[in-house]
Amino acid sequence: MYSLAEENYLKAIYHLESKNKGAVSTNAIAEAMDTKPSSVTDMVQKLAEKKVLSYIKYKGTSLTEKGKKTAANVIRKHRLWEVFLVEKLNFHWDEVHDIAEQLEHIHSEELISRLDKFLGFPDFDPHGDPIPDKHGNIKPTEKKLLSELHKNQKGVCVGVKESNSEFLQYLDKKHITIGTKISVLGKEFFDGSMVIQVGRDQFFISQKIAENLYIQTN
Amino acid sequence: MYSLAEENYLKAIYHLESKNKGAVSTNAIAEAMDTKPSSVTDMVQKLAEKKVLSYIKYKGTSLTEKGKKTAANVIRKHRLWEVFLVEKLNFHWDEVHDIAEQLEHIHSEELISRLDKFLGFPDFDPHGDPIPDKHGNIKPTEKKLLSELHKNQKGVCVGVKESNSEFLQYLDKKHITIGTKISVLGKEFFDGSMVIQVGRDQFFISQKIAENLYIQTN
DNA sequence: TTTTATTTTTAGGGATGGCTAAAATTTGGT
DNA sequence: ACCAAATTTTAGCCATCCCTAAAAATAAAA
Repeated sequence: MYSLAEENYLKAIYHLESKNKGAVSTNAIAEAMDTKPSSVTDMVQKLAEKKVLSYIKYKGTSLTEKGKKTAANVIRKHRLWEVFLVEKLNFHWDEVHDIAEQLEHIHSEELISRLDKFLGFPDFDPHGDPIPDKHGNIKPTEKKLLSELHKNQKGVCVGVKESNSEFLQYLDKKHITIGTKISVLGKEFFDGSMVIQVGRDQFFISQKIAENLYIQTN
Repeated sequence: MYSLAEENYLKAIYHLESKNKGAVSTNAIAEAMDTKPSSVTDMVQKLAEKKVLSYIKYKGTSLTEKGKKTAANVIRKHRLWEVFLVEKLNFHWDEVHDIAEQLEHIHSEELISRLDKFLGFPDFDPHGDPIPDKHGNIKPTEKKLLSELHKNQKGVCVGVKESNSEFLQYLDKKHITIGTKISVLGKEFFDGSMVIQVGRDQFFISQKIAENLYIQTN
């Protein structure tokens, strides 16, 4: 059983490691956790003793398999609770983070298992981030067409399939460019149309548009 | 904002005070919290400074209005979460206490307000205990007929209305006597019949039985 | 390569919330 | 009223998790 502080460190290190690939620096952890580097050193040494990460003085840390699994489990809980807050309690997707930040530390395997079922075993949280399974595995994601995304999935625009000027002008008008983050808020099975979120704006797009945008879902 | 430890102390003192009426002793708190009297003294002095309880050395403590309201709010959260766990996640009513003990400390007024609505503004938790409203008030309860209880309400048998021997023999067979705790698990509006819990047993009773048992719901 | 800047660790300490042991106070029996 | 027993408080200490200040190691620049 890990303390609240330990879980938060593991989570932060997990995120940093998956973003930058490679050992994570003490300063990077301190910044992410909004704390001081000296505090990080203390905690990292403690966590190394618990075998959830490997730590070499002055060289940074990286999670062990045990640490990754523990961190992924906290993230799983966070994202499942976010789905609950949005889908069941009708919170807006940008209001739920602080509450989920608390709920993610509730200790009960059974609770999460039942919550998962209650929510219909969702694959993505309301921000479009993937929900790890109970073993800490995240479905691998790669470049795909926007039209292939599910509801609640999100990604970054990495290209277009056909690039005629009308299409590019349309993208321009909607402020979609390479690097733009797009979330699928809703999807109509009947015609493949979607409601998407781009920055602060939410709007409807047809299947034709969705089939011509490449998205990196990672 | 109160810490986890502070909230637990307030809750324990609230329960002790409502059971025994009058100032609560240090030892009683220590026993309820499974801690040492010296630790209780420390915390009680801290809470007295925060004006949530009044404390006189060697004489015990009692909650101020502020303290009562804070404690009732924690209890409200605990009981609402219990309803969620039983009604939505299909936990059994005797499995939910430890999880609710954690969930009760999540800080978000908005969350509880929405949870309350999501659950249909329940008046009682799955153990039959009343759920305080957002101002910390609990509906006053008194002696009533078992037939007047709602689903999930509970109470202690304090008497019978008609006492013919067949009825008393029936009660005996079902192990119902003065002081027996009875919970209403289900109620049929059509004929007023109920499913009740008595100790470890759950069984069906007719409206006629329910109309002849006095229950103290407090 | 040597100096300077940055990063990281160590040392020492503070707040919270718990503990044991000993002292103080109250309660109860005679 | 007095002594013994029980209760309660105080004093001093421990673990967790954070901090500042100073020292050590590494990285960058001249």
